[in-house]
Amino acid sequence: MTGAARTNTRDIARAAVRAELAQVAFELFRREGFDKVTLDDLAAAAGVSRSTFLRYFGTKEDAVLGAFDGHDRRVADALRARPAGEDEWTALRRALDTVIERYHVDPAGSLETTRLVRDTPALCARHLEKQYSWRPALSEALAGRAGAERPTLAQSVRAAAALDCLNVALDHWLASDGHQDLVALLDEAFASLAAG
Amino acid sequence: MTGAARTNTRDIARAAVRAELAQVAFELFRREGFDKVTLDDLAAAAGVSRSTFLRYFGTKEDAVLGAFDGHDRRVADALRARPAGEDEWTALRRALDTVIERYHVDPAGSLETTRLVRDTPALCARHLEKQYSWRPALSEALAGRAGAERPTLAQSVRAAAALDCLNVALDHWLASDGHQDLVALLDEAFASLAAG
DNA sequence: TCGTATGTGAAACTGAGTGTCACGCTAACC
DNA sequence: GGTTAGCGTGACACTCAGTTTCACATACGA
Repeated sequence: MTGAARTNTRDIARAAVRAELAQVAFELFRREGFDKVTLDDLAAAAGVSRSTFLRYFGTKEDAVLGAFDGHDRRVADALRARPAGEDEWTALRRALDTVIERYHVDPAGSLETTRLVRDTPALCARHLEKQYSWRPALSEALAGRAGAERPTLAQSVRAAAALDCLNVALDHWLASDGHQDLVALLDEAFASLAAG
Repeated sequence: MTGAARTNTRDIARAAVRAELAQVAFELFRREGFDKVTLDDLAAAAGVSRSTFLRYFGTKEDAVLGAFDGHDRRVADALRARPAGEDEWTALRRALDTVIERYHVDPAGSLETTRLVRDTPALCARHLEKQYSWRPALSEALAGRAGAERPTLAQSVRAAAALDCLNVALDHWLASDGHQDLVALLDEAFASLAAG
């Protein structure tokens, strides 16, 4: 088991370095603007080589958006954990609490990150792309709940719409500088599409 | 008025060249794969310089996605043209007929383009980004219909959801190799979110 | 006929991302 | 204890997208 344990400590160390690099990058991006900062700047600021930086984050955008990795799995798991009788729209709404949690834990940091992403076209696009890749996992989780193999068209639509609700709610939350209640906004968004 | 007329003929010529370049690019992309083809390849194939190619299309992706330019304005206009009493969800559904039209006019070409876009991550991402930028226009058109200045949260959500319906319907249409009826798929998608 | 607009080509430049190789450290093995 | 294998890192060269600049050429208006 020493092998496994060793690997584990290495992974923990890697995660720590990754978090550190992300932190440094975020500060720099906020101060100078995402586009003004080059990979060389990031590497220099973090005290590593460009190569190393790119090994931790495949792209510049991922230094910011890496925080969202795994959200799809978490939400899909939450979805599967919902009671079987619950209608899909409600189950989706509840599953998104998993994501919202992050905004409760660190509202200020989340606000800044969200603002940086929305204000930077490149980041916004990448985030969109990443979120788009969540949809299959969500639709399939819905299908699984229903005991089906493949998601129906309706399930795919609902999964996509749920993510839109999240985005629109976040937009409004951001526009209010975090003053409005994100949960209330998300509830309102979900209510505006009265899906079965 | 000669000045205006001259400008007009120039614009027409430009549009023709643009269409020609797009055609050449599309063939090359389909044959070799989007990522294998460089800007130099495109320029050489089209018989122009790299500079010129990039003057017609700001990016490589736009050589394919430029066809979708202006869709937001067209759909928003269609939305505003719907009867005032019509509920928003129905109006959105009808406004999307503007987009669907293209798929009726040239089903085979549309199928190939759609497939190329879906199969190429870079194109898919760009398309997503472009479509995302349509949302404000759609929400504002909804707001305008309601006599309001700014769109409500519900209107933003509906606009986004409508585009998702389009995307999901297109996905299923593509998966069926164009055999299923796109209009029926879109209707089904809209029906699965029974919004007011 | 003489500018002047505009479209094009050539070329240099920046910056992101990839691939390769060599070095150094640490941990297992003899 | 010395050796070796594996892994993280840095250095470097490379490809390619996209920007910018400049020169030329053509065509149109004064």
